[in-house]
Amino acid sequence: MTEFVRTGESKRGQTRDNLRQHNLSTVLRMLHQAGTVSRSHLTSSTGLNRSTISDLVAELVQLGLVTESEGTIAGAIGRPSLLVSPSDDVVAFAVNPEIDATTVGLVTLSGKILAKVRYPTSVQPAPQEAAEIANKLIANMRAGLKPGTRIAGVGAAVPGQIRVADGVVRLAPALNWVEAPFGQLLSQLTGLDVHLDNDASLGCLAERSFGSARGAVHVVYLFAGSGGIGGGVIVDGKQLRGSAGYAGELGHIQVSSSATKDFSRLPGTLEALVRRDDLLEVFMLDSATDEELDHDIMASTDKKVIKVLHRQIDDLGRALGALANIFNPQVVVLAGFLDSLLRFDTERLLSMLRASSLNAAQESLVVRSAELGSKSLMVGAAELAFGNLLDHPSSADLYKVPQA
Amino acid sequence: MTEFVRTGESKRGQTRDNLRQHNLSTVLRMLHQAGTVSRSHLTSSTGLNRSTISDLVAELVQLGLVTESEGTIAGAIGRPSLLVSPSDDVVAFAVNPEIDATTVGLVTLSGKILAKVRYPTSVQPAPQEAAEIANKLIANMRAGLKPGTRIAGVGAAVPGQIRVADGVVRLAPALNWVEAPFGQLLSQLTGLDVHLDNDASLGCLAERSFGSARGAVHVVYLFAGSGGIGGGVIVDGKQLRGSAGYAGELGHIQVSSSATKDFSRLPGTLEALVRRDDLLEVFMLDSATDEELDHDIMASTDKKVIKVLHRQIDDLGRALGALANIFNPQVVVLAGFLDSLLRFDTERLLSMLRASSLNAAQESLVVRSAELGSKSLMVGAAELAFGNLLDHPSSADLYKVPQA
DNA sequence: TAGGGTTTGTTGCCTAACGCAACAATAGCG
DNA sequence: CGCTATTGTTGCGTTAGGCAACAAACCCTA
Repeated sequence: MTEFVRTGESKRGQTRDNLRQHNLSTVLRMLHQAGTVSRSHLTSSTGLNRSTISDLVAELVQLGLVTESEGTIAGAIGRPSLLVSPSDDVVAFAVNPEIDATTVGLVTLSGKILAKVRYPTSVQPAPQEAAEIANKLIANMRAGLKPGTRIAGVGAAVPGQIRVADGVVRLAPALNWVEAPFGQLLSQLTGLDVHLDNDASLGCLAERSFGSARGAVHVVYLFAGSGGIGGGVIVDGKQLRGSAGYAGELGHIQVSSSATKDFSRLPGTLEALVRRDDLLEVFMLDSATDEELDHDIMASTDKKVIKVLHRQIDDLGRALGALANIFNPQVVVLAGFLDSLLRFDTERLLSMLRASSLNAAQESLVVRSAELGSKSLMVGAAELAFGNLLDHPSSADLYKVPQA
Repeated sequence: MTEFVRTGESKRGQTRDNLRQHNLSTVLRMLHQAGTVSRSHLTSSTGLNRSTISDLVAELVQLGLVTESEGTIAGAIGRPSLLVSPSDDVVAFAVNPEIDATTVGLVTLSGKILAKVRYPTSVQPAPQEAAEIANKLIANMRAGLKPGTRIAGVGAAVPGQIRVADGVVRLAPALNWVEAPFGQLLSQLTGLDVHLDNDASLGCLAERSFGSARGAVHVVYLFAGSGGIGGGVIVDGKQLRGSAGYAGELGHIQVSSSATKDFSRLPGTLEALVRRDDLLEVFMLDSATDEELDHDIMASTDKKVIKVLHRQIDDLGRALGALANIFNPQVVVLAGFLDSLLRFDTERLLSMLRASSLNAAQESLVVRSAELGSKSLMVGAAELAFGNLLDHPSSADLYKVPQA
């Protein structure tokens, strides 16, 4: 009988160092997600002592991760509390290789996107090409950073299955990548720490930190684009990754017993039934941006079109019902054109969800549109890059931009 | 826009008390799961200092939760290390109400079942009746406990959907219970802390701590009995419960596009396709114990029987494939007659699993038979009852059996 | 404009918990 | 029987969080 080895840290004991790191991390995460927070709010929400918060913030200031200011909140009684903000001099790069372009973004610790450049390619870029494009765009942005700026690393959102441990793209159909060591390539070119994850998982992270699932602890996220349907899940506040990082493939769940066409090798899956291409077809379009498609959907009156929309809504509702049974989430977030389906006929979607899930599991369940739109992947990828810093504020070593 | 409130402790800061509790908990959990462990092994596996372990163990001894002994491990060089064992004077009661009986067990902190009594009922017991039966059986066992024994509480494994926060059985079709405050009833009768959870979830916990998923961090568990199919999931070492505790309803996932009969209101679900009753039917049996059914399955040669078995195996394989995509677990554990299906044609099940999941997700996936059999629910329910003690060893107050 | 009430920041001290190092204890081995 | 290796014990040091007293800075009211 094989024994299972725990993943991650096998040493389970906590030392005082861990305690300090945990508290620094807690404070930094709050600032990261909320932007600016008063010191008094930090004390009350952490439950720690005033003097301890003072000490923790001082250390974070010392580390150059946060700044303190004396901004006043009007109308408050008593001595005004100092405001603490994440430093805008701490940044990360976000990378998103796609079928027709590679995009790079520059994101601050507070989640602000300072720059975003999309580099179109005529064909699917090979891993090496995409890494070189990304490196070039990153280099350009790095040249513009002021000396002293610290770089946490690079996060990449890739449409495919990622082995997160070493940043290998196992399979990315949209890019036609197989077993591509994209993380290693990009790390060698940039000299920075590089982390990879599935695009939808990162979209989920972004919505949790800054979007419509802000602060939620149990989240199911579904994103649909031209490449199919991707999913992300947050369980107990943490990303569901599974044993190697492949968890969250929600596009392949079985939905319907009445399989229409067999696009994937698995008939009746969500991805095979709720397809962007099918909608483009009924609208007689060759291609469309998400905005155009959304506009067409919301303005639909043609009966044939509505019939297709209804079928997709029903299938989506069934999938959401199944996911509610499995995860019992607080909130389901829909992104891409799934959001258009939700807004086209919310009641229909919800009633199908209700019909296909257990009563208890749907009780305080909220279904929401994604808020972040096109910012989602940049923010999510940066979230990944900031992960180590947020977990270990005092021991993470960041790259510092030297004097010119 | 509503803000989501974190469940559980809202204070996220860690104090030194938490640190101590965490370390006590870590040590106690190791002992709980492994039985007897040497102090030197504790130091190496926790990463803590010898003197710290000494201190922690001393506190646990002081609390009466563990004992130290000088048993020698032969052949070891150097000074022999002291052995630490969980105390057998710390116990919990396990309760399992079923359609035709209510069972109560007495379980020690080390997972040993000291007693188990099954009380048959002619009809489904009402919640009040079941609570009274359980209380009576518990009272009998309590009378036999030697003075000084400490009782951690009562854990109940219920076949249905449970709101874990207050121990209300929302819906238990097999028992015909709806919105039954079983936890409250049992707590009032026994005067002990009572915790409830879904039976399959607890079976999963048991297999993780003491069975074929021992030590695993990502587990999917499926159990099938006469009442249908139940599921349990462990994510990152912790039970998947979702926002209210209803997560893990895996019996309702969609499996087949060729729905045969519509038993539940949702055609094509795992529960509707992989049915114990269908097997009894082909064996022309009215009822059978799990052992009898298993024997019949393994001895099957009739073509018609094998056809049914194959169909059920295929459907089960598809379900496992879907679950592998969603959770990317290290191990899948099958219990009840699902285990018989696995052993009847392992290769068929595995190849169907492979065909219906992504390559990456199935890579180091192991499918195993459950080990604990009928002990599973008793141990799992006790696990639930010990939960608070294991999490907070020094602040949990246990009931102490008084002098006669 | 002054003073009371309220909240927050600061500072010095206390305490709890873990690490460390030296020493003692106990096994196997030649 | 002595050597080596490992472990338990003990006293001390360090560190991080709590506490309490005081100062600072705001609001409000007279």
